[in-house]
Amino acid sequence: MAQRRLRKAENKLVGCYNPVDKPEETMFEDVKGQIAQRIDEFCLQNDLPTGKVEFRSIPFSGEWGMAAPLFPLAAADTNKTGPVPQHAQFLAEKLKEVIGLPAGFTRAEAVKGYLNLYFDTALYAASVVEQINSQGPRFGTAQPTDETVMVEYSNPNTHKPLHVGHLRNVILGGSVCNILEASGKTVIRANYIGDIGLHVIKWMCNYEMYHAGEQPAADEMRWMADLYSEADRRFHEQEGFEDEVRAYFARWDAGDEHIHDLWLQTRQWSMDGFAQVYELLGEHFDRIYFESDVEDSGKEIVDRLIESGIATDGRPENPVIVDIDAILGTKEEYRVAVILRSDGTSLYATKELPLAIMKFEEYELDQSIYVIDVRQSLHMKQMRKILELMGYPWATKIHHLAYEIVNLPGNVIMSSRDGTVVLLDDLVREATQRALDVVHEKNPELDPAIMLDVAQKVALGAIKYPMISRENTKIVTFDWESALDFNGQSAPYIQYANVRANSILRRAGSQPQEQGAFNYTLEPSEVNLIELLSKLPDEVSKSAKDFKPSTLAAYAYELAKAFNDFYNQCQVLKAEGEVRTSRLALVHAAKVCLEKTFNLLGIQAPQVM
RNA sequence: GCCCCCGUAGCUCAAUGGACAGAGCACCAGCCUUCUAAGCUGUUGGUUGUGCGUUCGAAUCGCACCGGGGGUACCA
Repeated sequence: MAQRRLRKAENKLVGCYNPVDKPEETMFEDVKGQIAQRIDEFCLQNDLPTGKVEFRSIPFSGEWGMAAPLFPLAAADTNKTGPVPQHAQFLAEKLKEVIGLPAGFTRAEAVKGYLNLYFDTALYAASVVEQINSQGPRFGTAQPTDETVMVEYSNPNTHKPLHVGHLRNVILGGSVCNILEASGKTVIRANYIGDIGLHVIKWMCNYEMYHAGEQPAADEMRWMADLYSEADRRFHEQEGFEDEVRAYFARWDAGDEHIHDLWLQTRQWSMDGFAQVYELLGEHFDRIYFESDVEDSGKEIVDRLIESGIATDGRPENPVIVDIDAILGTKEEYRVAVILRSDGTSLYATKELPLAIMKFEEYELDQSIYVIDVRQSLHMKQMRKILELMGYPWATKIHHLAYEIVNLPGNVIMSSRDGTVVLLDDLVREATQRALDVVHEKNPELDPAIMLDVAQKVALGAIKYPMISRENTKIVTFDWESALDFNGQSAPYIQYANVRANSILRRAGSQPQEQGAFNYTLEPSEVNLIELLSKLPDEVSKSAKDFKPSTLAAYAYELAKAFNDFYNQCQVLKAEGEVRTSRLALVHAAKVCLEKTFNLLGIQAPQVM
């Protein structure tokens, strides 16, 4: 029995150990096992339950180590005499004696109910840096698993512009994909394009009536956007235009060949515009689904749902619905899902069903993630439940990754209808110009082509960072001033740290061949930096677990801050001997980690600024 | 009415139930004969919306309330 309990406790400590991921655990794994064993022995001898002691890291103190809070053990001790905190302290002191000082540790202390064991600084530092430098860009990437996930994101409507309000979805989705990949999963990036509906008909009707034969300008997106808002304005303001659109819709429904051809042509113009944006943002997709592809199969599914009694057909007066609450006996939880209009035309929900099925038929998915606006939460919940009611066992693998919208100051929501949108193009152009001015001022001798490249990377990073550095469920308020502020907690700050690291390495000549031994008294800023570097794999898995790039974005900033601090405190090139070697290796490791986080966040790192 | 999200420094936001709640912006004062000052250092700033509860320990978990936003049968 004691043996079994012992093994269980050991597993708790070292069970999740992964040699590629975690340098600190690689080094101290054996020792940790030994310590755990001694703690368990102590517990058994003193009639205390095992498995109550877990290790965490000690809050920054300039030294590394692991800490064991002894409160849970103290609380569980039936023989305790005083209050828990005092008893925890008592136990910590006892354990300190029992454990002694294992190899690789330099100091042990019992303080405030915690048992703290400090690592040998040089050994720890050298190990972290060596592992990062030997693994390079692979550092922070977990071992491949056999899990496959699909992430559906972006989902733009054709014939409409992609604007800043749509940006968060793309940036968030793309970054989540990168992070999931780094956590060992196979990721399929899917994009579901809204290529049919009233907005398309409106656009085409307006085009035929007022712009027949015109070709898009080089800037397809803007051209399409301008025509869209024109069509929308006519629809609401111009006498008779709505009737024209209705008539046009009827012709489309009847299968008018000319309209169909025009639709294919104009849809392509939109797709070309999207492609430009995706290229600019560094996004790509593995699978494109068109809404038009699932319209017919959606209606078939509705028929099946009616036949099987899940759906109620209220036509012609009422729509086809699934009263989920009535079926499940729940009350106002799932409400009523409308899956087909009373006139038999399809809704968003109609097409959502076959799309979900298609995904799982095409791929063996362990998870199907939808990056969609939080306002569609109920809708997503309904879809999932309907698929479950239809008997699809994979329905539970659907996950709605909800995010909050981007609005304008004063809680104004961007709308392509009343011109409150900020076009992506305008934002990028403005930001690039702003960045270019700064580069010009800071680094005037740079080659103009490089200057422009740098400005673009800085501008895009600055735009993307606010979108991923906030928690998914928090509203991002867009305003020009903060979007174009390149100082402080922003992507350019992080990029700048990386440029500084690069600058040191460049001046040092070749890449550091030797790994430092860190056999000198480290500055606090060095210790802090190394500490953060070692945390990267943990941050990646944390961020992947919750689908939260914001975790990693915060980490990137911390890292840059730590590097800037180090940069100011510690000479590298002018240092000598062991110090120089070690610091050079550290700078290289820092650059590896900074670039890795950039990579995962979808931000590009210029080599000069 | 019911459901979901948010509420932390003047503003924008952080903080696997763990040691003293931290950054940025703004304000003020310093630091470029030293690897890029898009940087660094220092000062100021808090009843974590309110009240109960769970816990050795709560910004974090539970319940109630207050305030803001969103959703709630033929938009997406």
